[in-house]
Amino acid sequence: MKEPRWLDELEMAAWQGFLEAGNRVTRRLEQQLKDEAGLSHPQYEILVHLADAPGGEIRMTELAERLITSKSGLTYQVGQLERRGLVRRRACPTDVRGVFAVLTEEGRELLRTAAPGHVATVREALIDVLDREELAVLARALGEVGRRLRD
Amino acid sequence: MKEPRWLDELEMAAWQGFLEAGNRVTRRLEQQLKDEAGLSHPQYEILVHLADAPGGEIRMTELAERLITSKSGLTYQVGQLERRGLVRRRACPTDVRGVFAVLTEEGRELLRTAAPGHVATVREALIDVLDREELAVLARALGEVGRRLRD
DNA sequence: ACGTGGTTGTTCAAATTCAAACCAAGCTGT
DNA sequence: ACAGCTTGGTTTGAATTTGAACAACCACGT
Repeated sequence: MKEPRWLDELEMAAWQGFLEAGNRVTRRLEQQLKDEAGLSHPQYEILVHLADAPGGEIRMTELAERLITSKSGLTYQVGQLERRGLVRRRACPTDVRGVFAVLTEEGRELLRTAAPGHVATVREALIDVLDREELAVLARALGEVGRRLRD
Repeated sequence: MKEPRWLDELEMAAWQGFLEAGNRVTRRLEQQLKDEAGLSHPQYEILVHLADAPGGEIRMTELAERLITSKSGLTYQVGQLERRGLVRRRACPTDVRGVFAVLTEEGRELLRTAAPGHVATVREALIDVLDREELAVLARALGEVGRRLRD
């Protein structure tokens, strides 16, 4: 067993910062969304992605990939949102197996009311803590990290 | 309802990068640890923290805080590790209520064998993707983000 | 000593997550 | 047309997570 290259002090600090920041920001967000909009973060993300998509609809598999979640997990969450009338399912015309998740008017409306508080929290927890320079590095570096892990 | 300051392009890129990188890295790590060591990431983290602590033991509540998890979640995971003989519980001499989680020799041994693969994956997924400059910014910036959310 | 309030860790129920099995439908080559 | 492989989405069961409720205990002021 070859001795690996351990992390030096800087690398360790970056790694731990990455882990802790990820955990804490996620936690903070989850709590804020639950309190103010009654949504989990995954649910909020579903609504956001649908709202951004043309027609407010995306195929299930495609949506699962964008959300970086399992297909079964998405089935469950879309079910939850459907129960609350925020999303509905629509059969795909060209592929009998296919299913679109569609944002309803109620869903769009809830998103409108939830968004300001969400953005404020994102700013408070992450964005406004950093200066422009740091934001640029984060965007570039973490963008690259994400991109590489996509395949 | 006051119009919030929405995120501009750079801020949005940083935020999305942060989310996607966090998700993907976590996912990659989870998979690697499960495959090579039969541990979940939370479990691995427990072992690491114990190994770092003097005497290889930490009080449950203290450990939960370091891991940024709920107390009940920790109770469960320590139970799992205990079943496998990687950790044991020890009563606290000065406080009857208190419980130490203690790393066993088997736990230390498993950690030794698991660590190299883990570090390699962390490098591959995150550390080695960035240059020193970026690592420094990440460490400082995300360190600050985490610190602020500690309250 | 005594009450009061805060701590400690566990238990509990409910919600969520994932991977694997599954079914139905599409696609490809013969 | 048909066999064999891939895809799309759901179902299923097991594992995990969380917050709330709980029981036992500590510390402190009176």
